[in-house]
Amino acid sequence: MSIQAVKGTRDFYPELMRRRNWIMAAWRRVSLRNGFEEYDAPIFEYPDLFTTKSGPEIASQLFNLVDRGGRSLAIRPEITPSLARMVNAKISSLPRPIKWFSMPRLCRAENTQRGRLREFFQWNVDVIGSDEVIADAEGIYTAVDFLREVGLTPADVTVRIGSRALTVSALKAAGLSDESVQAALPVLDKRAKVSDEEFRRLAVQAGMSGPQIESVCRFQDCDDLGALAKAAGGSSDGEAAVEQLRQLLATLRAMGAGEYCTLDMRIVRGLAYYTGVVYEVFDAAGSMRAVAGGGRYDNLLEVLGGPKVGATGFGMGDVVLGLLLEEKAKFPADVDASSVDYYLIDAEETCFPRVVELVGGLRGRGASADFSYARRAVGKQLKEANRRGARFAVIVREDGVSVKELATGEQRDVTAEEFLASAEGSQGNR
RNA sequence: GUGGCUGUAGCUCAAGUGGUUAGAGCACCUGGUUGUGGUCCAGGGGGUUGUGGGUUCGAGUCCCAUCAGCCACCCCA
Repeated sequence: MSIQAVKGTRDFYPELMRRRNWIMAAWRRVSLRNGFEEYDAPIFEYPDLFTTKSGPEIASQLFNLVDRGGRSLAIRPEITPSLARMVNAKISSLPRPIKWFSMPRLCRAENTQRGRLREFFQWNVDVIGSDEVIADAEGIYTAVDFLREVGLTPADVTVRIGSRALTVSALKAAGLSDESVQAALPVLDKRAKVSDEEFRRLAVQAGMSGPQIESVCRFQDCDDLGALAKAAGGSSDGEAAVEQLRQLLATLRAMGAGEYCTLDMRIVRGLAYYTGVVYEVFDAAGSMRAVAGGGRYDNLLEVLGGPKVGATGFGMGDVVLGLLLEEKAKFPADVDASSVDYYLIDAEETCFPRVVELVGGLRGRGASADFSYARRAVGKQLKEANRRGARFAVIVREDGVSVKELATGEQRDVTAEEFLASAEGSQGNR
């Protein structure tokens, strides 16, 4: 083969596709039962939509194209701006809170690494139009609900919850100016990801003094709400942020998600537009990239030309999640095997027309049915049935059929009419 | 975008310091065990050694470029 797949992309052969479908089915199932409605947006947008939200440096990570009219377009690297655009366009007629989810295919022209590709899927869950902590709680709960759904336990993953608002209060209490605060936030986000020396170097570069660094580190290492309020300097903003976290954690405990969640002020998130509660989901070993991340972004809709409306949500990519599920062996065993309800076998070549007829009948009833294209010995056809992952092999004779359950070897003889009347699909696709 | 490591059949790997038609297991296909499967046996297809140049009498083995993967930076929507 002379042309290979593009850097950072995946070919979804049936085996991999089954895993993708399994993940996405769980995303959708969990979203719906948490009261979220599905939406989608175009796969390309005008580049301004993305650069307005996240700044011009994002442009270097965009896949750009030019249409025949000379318009420059960009393939979406995220869906939140599209969501904001869609919601802004109908903001006055949409009942609030707006609880929407999506599972978009996204592209980013980044360098690839383990857990990081150029094309991937990302589950996005957002609540728009509420300033209440309950909205943040629902986002986090939905993420936890999914983790539990796919068999990941608190021993496997942790939701680390921080607060931008509280962190800002702590920085101000330490005496940082408004500009320094903005410069310091991304540095604090790095604290858990770089060495101590490197962190201090960056912090000084961001304009922090030695005592300020000490003070902020003490704040970040604190995991007690009462102590945090003190560490944040006792300002009214700080008190309010602490109270929000208190409510959030209480709500999560009440909903039954408490065991997955832990307070962690080292979670700051890199992006500038987060305003309140922020959180990331990590594997317990901490050896991977974040599985999911999100938080409150109350200014985004306004930045994109809409009213000031509170919003909160998270994104979960399929790549790191897939690695984690693989590592923890959480994919079900049958995700590896293709399967079919019935595999039809002709006992004699002259029975083949009846095989085709029955296959049609079964498929018409919503059962999945397959058969061999080659006319060959029953033994060979059974071998094919086995390989195909059939639940039942159906040997078709002139005078009736033998229905054999492959797992048990049990076999019973019935007429073709009886068989067809009792046949049922396991897929429930009818 | 920068730097390092790697690149042999679909997969996992072999092929002493360059030397004859690049091998094996698994997978796949065919046949047999004379018409009921998962075992076993036999046979078969499949590689211009990621790609393109170069050095050499001769390169999978050396050199350069390029592409891809992995790792570290950057970034992490």
